[in-house]
Amino acid sequence: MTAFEIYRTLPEQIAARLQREVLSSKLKPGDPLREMDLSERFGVSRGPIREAFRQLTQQGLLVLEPNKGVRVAQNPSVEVRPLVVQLRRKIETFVLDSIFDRITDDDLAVWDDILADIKAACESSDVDALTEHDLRFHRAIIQSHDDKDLFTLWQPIMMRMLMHYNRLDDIMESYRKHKQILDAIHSGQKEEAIRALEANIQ
Amino acid sequence: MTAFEIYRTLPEQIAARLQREVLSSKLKPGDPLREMDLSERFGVSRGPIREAFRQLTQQGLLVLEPNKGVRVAQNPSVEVRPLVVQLRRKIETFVLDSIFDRITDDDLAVWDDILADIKAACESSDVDALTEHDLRFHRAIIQSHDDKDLFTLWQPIMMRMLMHYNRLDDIMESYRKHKQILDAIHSGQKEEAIRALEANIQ
DNA sequence: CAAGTGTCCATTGTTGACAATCTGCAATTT
DNA sequence: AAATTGCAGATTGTCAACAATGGACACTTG
Repeated sequence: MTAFEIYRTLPEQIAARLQREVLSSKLKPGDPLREMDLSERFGVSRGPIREAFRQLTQQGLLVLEPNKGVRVAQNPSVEVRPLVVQLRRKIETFVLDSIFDRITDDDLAVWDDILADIKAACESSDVDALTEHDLRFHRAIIQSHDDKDLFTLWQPIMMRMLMHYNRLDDIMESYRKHKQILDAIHSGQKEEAIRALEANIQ
Repeated sequence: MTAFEIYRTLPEQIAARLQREVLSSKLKPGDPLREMDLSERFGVSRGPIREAFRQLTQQGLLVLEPNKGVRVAQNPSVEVRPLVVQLRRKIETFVLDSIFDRITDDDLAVWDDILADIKAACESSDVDALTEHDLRFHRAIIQSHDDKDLFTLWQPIMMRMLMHYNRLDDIMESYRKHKQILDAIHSGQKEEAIRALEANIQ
């Protein structure tokens, strides 16, 4: 493993690496992942690899078949896609509405920082970086809710959406939409913030 | 392991047993589960136990803390409970609406059988059996959709609801409500079936 | 006495060896 | 030739031993 020791456990580090590769389509739907390949690549035994697989399966990025190993999950079908969008909207707007009056300056500072990263990614047309910081942005909001269990409900839904994040006509639009959310929060406009958040999720 | 060999793998059998104990409140929120205790109890090594923990964590019944093991998850807070209800309604009504015109006689036969089990559980006031067959009923509907991925999205939400299934004033009401759903489906009344399904989820 | 430090023990994390299972292909049978 | 069986290799499943971690408690230290 290299220098990025932000994650505590070995499996978390491995899962984070693999998550990036799935979300950046370096690993494509249907691709099989072999335990031994990865254990050699990361220099660990198969145990931590299996644990990483478990985490990614929970997120919905991998699919496990007994005695056959894991594969990268298929993109959600066009039929269920609108449902996924609605579910994510419902959770995120619920959270924003719920925490709005308790948002601290520290929260906003963090979110502003992430927005800056989103801006930088948009300006350099770095789609992978945009995906990563988009995820960070919304995760930060979800995790600011007291009920940490909400995150585990939200995560697999979010992942379903990020997996088909290919189509992006105007990449700067992502920055603008996130900025609208934070602007509304900064000025205390709850309804406007929720409206902007809903508009961002599609 | 005893005679119930319906599940293919060892971890699945163990996970099914533990799932029952959590849903029947034999294991209570916050209770720790020790790998070695269970490996002795089931006569296997810790490997399959860990895999069972992974599955139950994915379902939201257990919570994993690194280096500290797993505990039975807390019930959803009163604040998020309405959200969970809405999410489950959205998914299940989506599925029912989506599959309605493709429901086969075989599907209905299975659902009728489960309804009979629900009736029996209600008549004998067996709350644990009711929980089990309630879960079977709704799972059968979800899994009749082509997109099998919907199930993995729905399952953790359903589990959150089943975990605080204690309060049940009139136990026969559960049977009646499920019967209304199937009656409407039998007579081809889509809107009525969806309405009955929504009324059942609360 | 309060705060910090060290040690021990219970528990999880990791590893490598071995067993069980699946897949593809070749040999056999009809 | 088509279907079936048997085998071999690849892959996952299981196990037991060992390492690392965290919590509790006694001990020191100011």
